[in-house]
Amino acid sequence: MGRAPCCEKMGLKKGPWTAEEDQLLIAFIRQHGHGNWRALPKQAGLLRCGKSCRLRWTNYLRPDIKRGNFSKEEEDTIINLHEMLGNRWSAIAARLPGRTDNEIKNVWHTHLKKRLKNYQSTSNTKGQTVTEPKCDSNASSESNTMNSGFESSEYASVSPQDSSSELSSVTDLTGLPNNVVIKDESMDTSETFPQIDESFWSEELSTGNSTMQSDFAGFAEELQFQFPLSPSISASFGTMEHVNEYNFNIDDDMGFWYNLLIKAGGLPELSEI
DNA sequence: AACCCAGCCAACCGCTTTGTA
DNA sequence: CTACAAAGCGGTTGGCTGGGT
Repeated sequence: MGRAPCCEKMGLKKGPWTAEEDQLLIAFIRQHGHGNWRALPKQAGLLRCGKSCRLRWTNYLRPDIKRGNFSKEEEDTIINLHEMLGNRWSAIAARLPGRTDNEIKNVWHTHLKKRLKNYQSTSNTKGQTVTEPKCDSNASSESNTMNSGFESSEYASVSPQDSSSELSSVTDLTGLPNNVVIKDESMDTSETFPQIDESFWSEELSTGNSTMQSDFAGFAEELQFQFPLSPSISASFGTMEHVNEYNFNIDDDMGFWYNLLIKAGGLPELSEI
């Protein structure tokens, strides 16, 4: 399988983009879209490779990109999502409208990792047991395999073991309510599902923004899990189905919500199935 | 004023995944 | 099913900038 030849072609420009190049790219995409990145530079009159154009567009020129500093809320969201998803920057970026994976990655390495470290060292001095989250380059999806047998799929990187055992140390930071019980890895597989703590839902979801709620509704709809939800909360989402069957062919978003549910103690962990 | 250094971030590199003939 | 091209993605690099000496 040959790799796509890229910028090694003679005569193609590298390095920082000029304003003129930006204008050419913007004008071309506005007029023709970007169906084929490879053909685009030639058609647009740019001496760049398609890859470079795509990167410039997606990371900088796209009209829906939000520039400027990250808000506290955005930073907290990144920390939470990173706890669940690891270094899957595109998956994290998908939940932060207007932010790019590159930008989030940079912010993580330059600010948030440090902030988390500071927080943890503070916690340590208070006698709490704190573990470094998988936040450095070693935390690739390959290394995020679960340690209890569910190792072969996409789930590895969003697994509860990835995060939940460590999450307890950053509970305050992630904003999860203190009464959310992080489940132990060695939970009995025959155990019935614990009752969800209502305060978890009311704080995490019911009072969350509409996107969060609709995401959750979609999750519930697709996953079709058996879920001992209280009638009041069930009504607030409307799409809950109490089906005695799990469907684990679920994507990243599902993984996100799945982890949220695990944190609430509402689902057995994947390894238990 | 000149130099050094650390932090930041845009851009690149190369591997993986996806689409298609 | 296979081979290849194209796109996507995450890790890394290197230039710029601002603060400190």
